[in-house]
Amino acid sequence: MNQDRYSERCQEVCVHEEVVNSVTEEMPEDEILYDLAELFKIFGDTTRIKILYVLFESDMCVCDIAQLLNMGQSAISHQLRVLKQAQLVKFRREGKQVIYSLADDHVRTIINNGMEHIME
Amino acid sequence: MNQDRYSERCQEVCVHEEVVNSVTEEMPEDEILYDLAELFKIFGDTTRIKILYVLFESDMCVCDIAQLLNMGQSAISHQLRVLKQAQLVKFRREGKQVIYSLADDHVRTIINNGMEHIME
DNA sequence: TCTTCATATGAATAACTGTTCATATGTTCA
DNA sequence: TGAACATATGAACAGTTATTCATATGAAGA
Repeated sequence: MNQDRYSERCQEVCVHEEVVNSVTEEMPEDEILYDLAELFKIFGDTTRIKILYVLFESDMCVCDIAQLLNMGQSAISHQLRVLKQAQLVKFRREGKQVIYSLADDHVRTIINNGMEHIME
Repeated sequence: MNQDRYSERCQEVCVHEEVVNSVTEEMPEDEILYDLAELFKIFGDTTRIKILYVLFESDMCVCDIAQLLNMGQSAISHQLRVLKQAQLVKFRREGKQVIYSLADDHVRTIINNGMEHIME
């Protein structure tokens, strides 16, 4: 990953050194860019997007989500865990059921922005 | 995929039928949700996020991007193709080089929103 | 036209991811 | 406490994806 790839690089004719240097300075930390990709990765799955969309409308138990999406309970539960770990959803227990809901409004914002791009 | 999973569903005690029905009506088309996930999937990779971030700062040729990210030219080229197909970047030819740039400002908006969520 | 260089592309491989199946956990109610 | 039910979890499998290697394409200059 961190090996020097000098041999693969193009000649100095191509490399605009000043530009490369100044852009390098402006780049956020690798770790931040990694986290950012991880976040978007979570939105990058149809099932998870659907779950989030469902939760836009109403808090809901695992079972209802599974029925609504016509998928197995286990699949939904696994994905809810992913969403939970990313702090995109939260949950509360109500008797035997676990009710999930959106963690905050960033989720809405992010999804709506994506929607705009698609709809243009 | 579309098989009936009735047997896996929970009892009527759990299924809040009115809620499920009303949410179902509000859901966007499957195809739209699919496209949305596809869009986010593209942002869900560190290399592509880095490329986009680089292009925030300056239009740049493939070779410069590769050097900046310390990666092989081929890897960058492959990812640029993905970004191009998603209409997130565009390109122009300048002599032997191909200069890439951001396609529009939605890219910035989407990434910035993601950044906000991470930074909170 | 021939060479050089920047980029693109196809195939192969390794790593990752989502769903399913089987089963465990934890709550409610009799 | 035991039965019934909603949810969680681990392992396995199938499908997907990013990178690399080798090579092709296409532009520029001699």
